[in-house]
Amino acid sequence: MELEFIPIDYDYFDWHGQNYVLIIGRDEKGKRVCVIDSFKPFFWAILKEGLFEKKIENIRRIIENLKVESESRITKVLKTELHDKKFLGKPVKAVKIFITNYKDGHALADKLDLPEIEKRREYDIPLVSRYIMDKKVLPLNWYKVSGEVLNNSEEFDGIDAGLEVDICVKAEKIEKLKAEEQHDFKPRTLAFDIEAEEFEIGKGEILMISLYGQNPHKSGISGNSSSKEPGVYKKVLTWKNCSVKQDFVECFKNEAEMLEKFVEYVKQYNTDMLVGYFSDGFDLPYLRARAEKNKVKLSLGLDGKQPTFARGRITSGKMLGIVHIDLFRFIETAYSQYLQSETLSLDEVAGELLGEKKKEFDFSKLGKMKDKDWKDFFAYNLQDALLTWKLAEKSWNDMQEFSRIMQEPLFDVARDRMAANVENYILHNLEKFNEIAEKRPLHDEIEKRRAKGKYAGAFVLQPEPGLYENIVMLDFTSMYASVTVTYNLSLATFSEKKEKGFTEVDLGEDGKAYFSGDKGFFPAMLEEIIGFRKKYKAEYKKNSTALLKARSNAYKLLANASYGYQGFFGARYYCRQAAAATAALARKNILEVIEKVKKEGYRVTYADTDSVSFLQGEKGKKEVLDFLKELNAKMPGIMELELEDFYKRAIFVSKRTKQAGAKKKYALLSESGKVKIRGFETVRRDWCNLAREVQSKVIASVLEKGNHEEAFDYVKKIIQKLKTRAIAKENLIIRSQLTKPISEYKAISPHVTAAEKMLKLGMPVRPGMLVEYYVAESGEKKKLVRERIKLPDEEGKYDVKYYLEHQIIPAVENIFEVFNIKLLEFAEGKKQKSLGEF
DNA sequence: GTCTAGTCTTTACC
DNA sequence: ACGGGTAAAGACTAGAC
Repeated sequence: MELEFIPIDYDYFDWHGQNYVLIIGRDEKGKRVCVIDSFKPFFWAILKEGLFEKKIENIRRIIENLKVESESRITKVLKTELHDKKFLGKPVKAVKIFITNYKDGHALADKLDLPEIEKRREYDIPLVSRYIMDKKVLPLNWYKVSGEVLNNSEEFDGIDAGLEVDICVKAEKIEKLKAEEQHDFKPRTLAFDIEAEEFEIGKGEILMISLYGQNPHKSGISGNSSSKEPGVYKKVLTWKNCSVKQDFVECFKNEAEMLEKFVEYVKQYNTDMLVGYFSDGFDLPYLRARAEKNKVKLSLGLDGKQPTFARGRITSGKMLGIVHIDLFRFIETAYSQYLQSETLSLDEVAGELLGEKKKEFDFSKLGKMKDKDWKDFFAYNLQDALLTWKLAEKSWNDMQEFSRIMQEPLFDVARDRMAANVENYILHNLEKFNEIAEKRPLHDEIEKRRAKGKYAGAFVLQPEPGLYENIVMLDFTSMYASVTVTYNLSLATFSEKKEKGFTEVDLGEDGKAYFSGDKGFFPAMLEEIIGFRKKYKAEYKKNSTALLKARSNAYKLLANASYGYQGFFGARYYCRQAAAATAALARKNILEVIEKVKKEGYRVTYADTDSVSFLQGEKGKKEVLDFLKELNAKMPGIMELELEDFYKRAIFVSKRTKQAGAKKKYALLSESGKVKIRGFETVRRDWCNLAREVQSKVIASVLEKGNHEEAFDYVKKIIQKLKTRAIAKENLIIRSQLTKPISEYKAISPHVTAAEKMLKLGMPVRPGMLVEYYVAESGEKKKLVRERIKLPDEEGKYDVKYYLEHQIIPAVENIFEVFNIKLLEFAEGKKQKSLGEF
């Protein structure tokens, strides 16, 4: 039997004490395929230097006789091999130890305490990752598989009979198809969303479940495929109200029946990817909890098993063969840095990425719903599934490219953070360097690393407050990554002592560090990543496909995360000195550029980390660009400075408390008339909308007119409006995130008090949510802000004085100060009327 | 009780 | 626990008077 096959989901099982990998995927006709592949797990024993051959043979014999016994199995060493490998760039002799069962790898490694063994490694690599590295059966790539079709065979105890797949093959040979033979692949994606009575998992009943999908091949789907929307699969399952007739609503006798149907429909849709939004933390665990309560088996896996929930910061719901994706988690790591949205709620993210919002529904009437309300509720629920489905469609290329580049299964890559992505990329590419992988740090090691505290980071230049004209902004492309590559900074190339051919880097308080002149595997990989990024960015320019964009972006994110990775305490290749050296050399380079810019006769206005801005002065654009070329000609290694843009005007303000200019707060007016605001309250979500809007209008006016007059008149009008209470309360709501459980706060700030109030009213309160409140007037003398706050729905008058003195004036006074309008003197009433008195 | 320096907290920039 | 450091700013808090 021979077939073409694309791996989507991976798992493994034991048979007769040995491990087999089970891959679920599709063939070229879209049939669901299971491929079973044998796999011999192994780990490494790195030997001490200078051992004689005989001694090594001796050690191998000892290793080969090792075994671990447990209740269910005996795990033995199958065989050993002696290899010349590298560990952290240095040549080593290492014994490759093949074992019968992966699960006992750690226990076996622990038993290996021979004095001749320097280190034991790679016993901590997950089996599926190990399999992918070793056999190169990469996710979401097409393969030709030949082997024996299993038909309820005794082998593997008839595992194929229990799997809901079209065909199950025991692989003999798996060969990757050539690039030109690779097919396109689109998964059958089904989005789901639930509505429940209570917020707490499993506490209330599940009222309804919505499903939305669109058949990528437009055939073979039953269900609600109407002629108006061919291939569309949309349903709302409920048991709460059966009198409302809507074509997509199906009503059941009870919650249990609804849950059973949900499972049936997921199977009926022939789902590859079951997608939710927050579904790791809410929908899926809720479904499981209610299924348990109703004694229904939530048998979503192709093996008929219920989803399992792995422990972790957030539990991840997983089942065999149907990849559960919590889109929120992927969007958080892959998209959030590009999004303007202030929260990553489905409503905001869909609004920004799709231009579509959630439907409105008033949850306060949940207890007293009429038929019309139920109808709205069903539509609301369906819309959530629809938005989730559309977001999944939009993210597919990115998820696919992440999976292909990191060479990790979709399920993992959709949840991994960037540090894990960097690490997976390294692990899957170590073989090219003949490297044995470093181990994952254990708890004690992590504590040690964290105890080291911070090292010096970026340089930020203090600007001179003022309004400037004709500004140039230059920045380094992927600065930290190119510093890492240029200076060869990594764990394997680092030395504490000066060695021949090593470069010295001054880390200031952290002393000195030295880095080898021989290229290390980490900088080498990073250079390759930067190269791929350039290549695919250029290809995208010629041929703008979503796939090329996703590919180029994935490499960009990888490159940008590499610096953070080396400084991250949980990294296998953690190297504080390499990270500190990266920051130090970045500082050195930007300071050198600043000096050169000054020497050329320009006035430098600002610099932060990898960028520098200066006044064009009398010089033309061509002169500036020629100067840039000159700077680049002398730039070390792969470092490159590029023109960010020319700007018409810029404003820098002073800090609130001191005279000095504020860093990380400025605004620019581009030549096309666009205003770019950085750091100001306008871009901070914890200021009320009125203050933000007033400030942004003042900034825009000042930048466009070049003076403060119009802006000043505008602010006077707003203050008047506020004093006469002509401003709606909605514009005065302050939002702040609850970052931890209420009990953990040392300082009780207004937003904590607001959260306490919400809790008392029975509203859902949990870490991560945005708390809303406003500051109200109170008859009594209450000094603290937190004593005066009210929830948005609470009756009350807003405190005009507070909003004037703590929101509006602070937001604009530093801007007017640039024009020598000193609001502080006004406020004291010494010279003129204060803004507050208008 | 009032003032102030320091701490806690959130959110931004790169 | 699931990149990093730098920075501004408000509100609370503790200690001095």
